[in-house]
Amino acid sequence: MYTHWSVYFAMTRDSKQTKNRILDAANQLFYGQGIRAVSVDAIADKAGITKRTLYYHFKSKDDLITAYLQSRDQPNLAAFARWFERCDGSIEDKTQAIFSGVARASRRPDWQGCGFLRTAAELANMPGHPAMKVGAAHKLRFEAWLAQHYMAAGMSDADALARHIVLLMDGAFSTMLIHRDSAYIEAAGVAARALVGHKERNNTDQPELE
Amino acid sequence: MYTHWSVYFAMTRDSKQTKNRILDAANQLFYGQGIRAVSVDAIADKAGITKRTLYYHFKSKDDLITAYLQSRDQPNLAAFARWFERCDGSIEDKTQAIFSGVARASRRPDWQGCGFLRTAAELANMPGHPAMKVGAAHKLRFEAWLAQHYMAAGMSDADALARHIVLLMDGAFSTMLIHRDSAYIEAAGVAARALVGHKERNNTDQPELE
DNA sequence: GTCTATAAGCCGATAGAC
DNA sequence: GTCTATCGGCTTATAGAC
Repeated sequence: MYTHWSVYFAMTRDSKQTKNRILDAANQLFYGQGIRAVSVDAIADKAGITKRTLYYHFKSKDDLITAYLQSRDQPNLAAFARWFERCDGSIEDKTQAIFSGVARASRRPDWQGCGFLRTAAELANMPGHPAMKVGAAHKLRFEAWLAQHYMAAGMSDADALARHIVLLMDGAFSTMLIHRDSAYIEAAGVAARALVGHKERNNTDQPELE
Repeated sequence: MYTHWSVYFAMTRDSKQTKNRILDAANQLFYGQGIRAVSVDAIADKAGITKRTLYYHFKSKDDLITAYLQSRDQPNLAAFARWFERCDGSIEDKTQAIFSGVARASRRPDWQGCGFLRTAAELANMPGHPAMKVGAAHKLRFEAWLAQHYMAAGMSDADALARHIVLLMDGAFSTMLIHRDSAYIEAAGVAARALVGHKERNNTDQPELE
């Protein structure tokens, strides 16, 4: 009995560690080079295991791609939330702060844009791919999170505004990738601030001050 | 002499036709499936020639990718200009009309987003790739074309405004690809209209009327 | 759960004939 | 300028031993 438990526990713990090592390797390689440029062999090598073990934990490369995006959902949303909340200012300031946070991150040498958007670009002809659904769900969560904050700030059209901000953010990710100039991300932040301010002015009855 | 000219002319004409057939095939396949998902064999097959002939006309796959994007530069800009000019209305209307044009195009079943952005996503870890430079130049031309029109309309900050519109357009391309819902492109058009109108109101001394 | 070994085929690119 | 044929290497995925 005791040995059974012990062995079982050791096995599941090791299994989890191995699975996480594979996922870590997939993260670095898929994000760094793109999903089609990276082979299953390369991921197994980086994880320090054999391909056979990888296929024990993930039933296919597509399955691994999906798990890779799934693992990025919460960390990415948390980063947005952190930049938003750490800025103490108006709702315009907080919105712009998210863009400044992305701009700062984009200057790191290993930054390669948004993994969700880049994967969607590679899987464009497979709209039903499970990884595509994970990506869409992630972007929807970001949009809903923004809408909730604009709603809480008492703004009308919070849903429409949130969607506009998401469009600017995804534009910032894409445009930065092609120009490699973080000024584009800061410009998107300025545009986002203008859109939020525009709504806010429509809402309150204050005169235009600029 | 006569035969020399005749043979030379026939050869160059055939060569041009072959090269165009290869480029047409590359366009359809690269745009439809992505540059890494498409093999040189597949392009040669679709063009109805052998791989050896393809390599006579293009020195490498990277060369062919670059030529593919180069061939999309003018047609894409022409489509934007057409949508802009065919709309007779205010500068806000004309700006929004570009987004409506893209939204309409996006509903075609073979639409797969912006080839420049998708290629940039696939080549993210090769910023110096010649195709990347072609993509950046294309996006800059679009931005400059917009700025010129906003300038002509007598708007201050025409350059900044043009950049904001490009960011919304690239966001529309990317977001549509992940959600497959053209409402996102129309929403980007609404945001673009708001940004243009905002600048315009700052420019003239008219009161806010909405 | 992890290993070695291999299937079966596709990849970009090239050699040499005509 | 276009062909047939092929190089060496890499691709996803699986068989069977321990």
